[in-house]
Amino acid sequence: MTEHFKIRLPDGSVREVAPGTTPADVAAAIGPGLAKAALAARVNGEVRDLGRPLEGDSELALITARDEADALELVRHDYAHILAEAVQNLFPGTQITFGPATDDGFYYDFAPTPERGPFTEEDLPAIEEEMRAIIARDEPLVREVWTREDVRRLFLEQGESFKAEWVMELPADETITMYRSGGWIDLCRGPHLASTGKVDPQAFKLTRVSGAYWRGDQKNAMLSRIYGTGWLNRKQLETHLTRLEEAAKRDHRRIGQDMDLFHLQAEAQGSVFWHPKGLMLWRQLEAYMRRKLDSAGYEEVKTPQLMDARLWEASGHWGKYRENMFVVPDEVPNTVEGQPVFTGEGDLMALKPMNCPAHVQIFKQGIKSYRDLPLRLAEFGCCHRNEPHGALHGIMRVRQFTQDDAHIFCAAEQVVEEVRIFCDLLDGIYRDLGFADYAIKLALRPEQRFGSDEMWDRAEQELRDAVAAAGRDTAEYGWEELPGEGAFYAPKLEFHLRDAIGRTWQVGTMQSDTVLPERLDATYVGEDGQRHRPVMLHRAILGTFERFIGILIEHHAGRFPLWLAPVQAVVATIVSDADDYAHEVVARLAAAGLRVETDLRNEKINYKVREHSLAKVPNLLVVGKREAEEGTVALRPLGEGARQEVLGLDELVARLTAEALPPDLR
RNA sequence: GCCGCUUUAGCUCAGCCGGUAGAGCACAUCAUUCGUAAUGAUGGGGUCGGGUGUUCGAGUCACCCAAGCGGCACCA
Repeated sequence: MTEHFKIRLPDGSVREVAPGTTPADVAAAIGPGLAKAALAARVNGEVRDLGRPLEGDSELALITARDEADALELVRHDYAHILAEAVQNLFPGTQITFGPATDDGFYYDFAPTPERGPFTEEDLPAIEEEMRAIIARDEPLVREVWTREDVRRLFLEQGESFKAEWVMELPADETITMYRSGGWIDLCRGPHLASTGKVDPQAFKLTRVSGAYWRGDQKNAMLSRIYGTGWLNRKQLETHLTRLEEAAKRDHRRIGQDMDLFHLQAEAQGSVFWHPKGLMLWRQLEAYMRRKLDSAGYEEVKTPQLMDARLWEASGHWGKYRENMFVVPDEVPNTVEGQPVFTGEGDLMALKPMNCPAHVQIFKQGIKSYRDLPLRLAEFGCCHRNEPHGALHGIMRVRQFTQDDAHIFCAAEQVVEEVRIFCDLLDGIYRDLGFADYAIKLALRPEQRFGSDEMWDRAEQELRDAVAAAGRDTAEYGWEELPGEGAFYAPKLEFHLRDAIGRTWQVGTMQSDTVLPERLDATYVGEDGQRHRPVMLHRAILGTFERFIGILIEHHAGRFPLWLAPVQAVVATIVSDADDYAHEVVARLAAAGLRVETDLRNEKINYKVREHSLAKVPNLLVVGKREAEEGTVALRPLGEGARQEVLGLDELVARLTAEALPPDLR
């Protein structure tokens, strides 16, 4: 009697099947509906092809479109495969490399022939068409097990040097699989759907092209990457494309211009010109942060913009970041015939790229006692970094920025408690600012680093302990550890905000550092009368004002909470007879500390409502003949079809001042 | 820094095969005083990102440079 395998299904039932049976066979045995709907199989927890025979007793679950996460991953991987096949059909000689699924689709990296050059967006429609042709042909995707040498030989014959290189580096114990569809073959771990016709030809779109380095290393060749977005059906694709359009409307650069908050220009690339309204937002945010830091026991300082290069050599930044620092000679020119002559010589100074060494200088003034610790020095520190051109992005990634920086100098045994307190402070601030949803990650020691392994062991463990003490090392906070991602002198906690449309932004940080106190020779006198090294905790909550304001703009789509709004209300008249009364209303509100403007223009009220709505003014205060006579105001809050309320002046002032109170003062 | 694309009025954009520039909004002036998302008329405004070249002639073609955008790499 032939040996049968026992297959346990998710409903608990068990089937006996002959060797050679595939998940597709099992699906067909259960019913034609399932056979049709099945995309792949989960066998003992591993996602596999439907057509790959079961190898023994197994737990089997069939994956359908209902298992959305698994299904999307499979479908996107298939789209990438089809993309590669399409490109090679259209552009013979193009080499293939990698093509994974992404969060919203897929990409594939190609090495085009030198004559052809990188792909451009103009190529995309033809490639999409070819992809649809491959889907229409419904070519079976067949898994084959190969030997490493055979794969290498085949790829070398075909001129696929990248794939030939890669296959030799796969782990020795890994089964080497190739997937064949029609006449096309690719080295791929799989799994794939049964055939190219299983994906929806109307549910993907090639979106853009870009360069990408082979294996992510800029020392390697630049490949040509084609991105696509891919979904289970057309409706999902359309929903996604709409979401992208909505996100584009929130773009901080666009809103920044529309709302007259700031601008950027070529003469100061990477530095922001803050307009009055944008700076008002900044001032509110800064005042809020200052109050929070004051009450959390921080002391604010201000340190020099330019410091001698020797200080940066001592700190270690010169060696590692010299090329990203703005360096200026401290030069007194010679005078020749009454004209100054600069030779470019003189002591080198550098614009500070960070505040830490300066704060250490303050710490080092006088002799510090253990009684002075923890010493929390805060600075809204303006720093400059000469970021690569390609890194700049609106006001989110700039060359001049202001951090909400602080350094906590403390004894080693105070670290865990200080970090825990910080976690609570940061939590309250994020909630106040409308970001209740954020994640915490621990970035561990990088390959290139200062300090001993014992120091790193301890510093990493203390950060873990502190987050645990704060009760935030949980799935709710997306807690995870990121090997190799730490700074060169310290491990760091990273705090990632999730915004209104689901994007995440790393803003807050907490780094536990013993390297810099050592290098810059910071000490305090302990209870025992001996000198000790303090630990230096580098921390920021907003990160930088520039980036954080950019995030706020996109999070709120420009409709800021009242306490942050640059203009909190506009008094708009209906007839010019109400002008005097409008001035009276503005005077009352301004006296109460509200930021109010008037609109007395000879325009219809419809026009004014539209204009101030588009300008995202939170409150429109309409006054006509009636209000002027009765001493009232028609309050129209921002919003489509917003209801309006007629209020007396006193009530209006009370209402708006209460609403405009910053969250920490409520 | 690398790959691709883009750069025309304050803003958003049109401008074909090379023949010396156009719209909407905004702005100014005038009329209109009109109760909740655009009142009408008139007018001003551009050495087409910078440079070099090809050409009888360049916004348009070629090359170089710069900035911006989308990625890659980087992010103390």
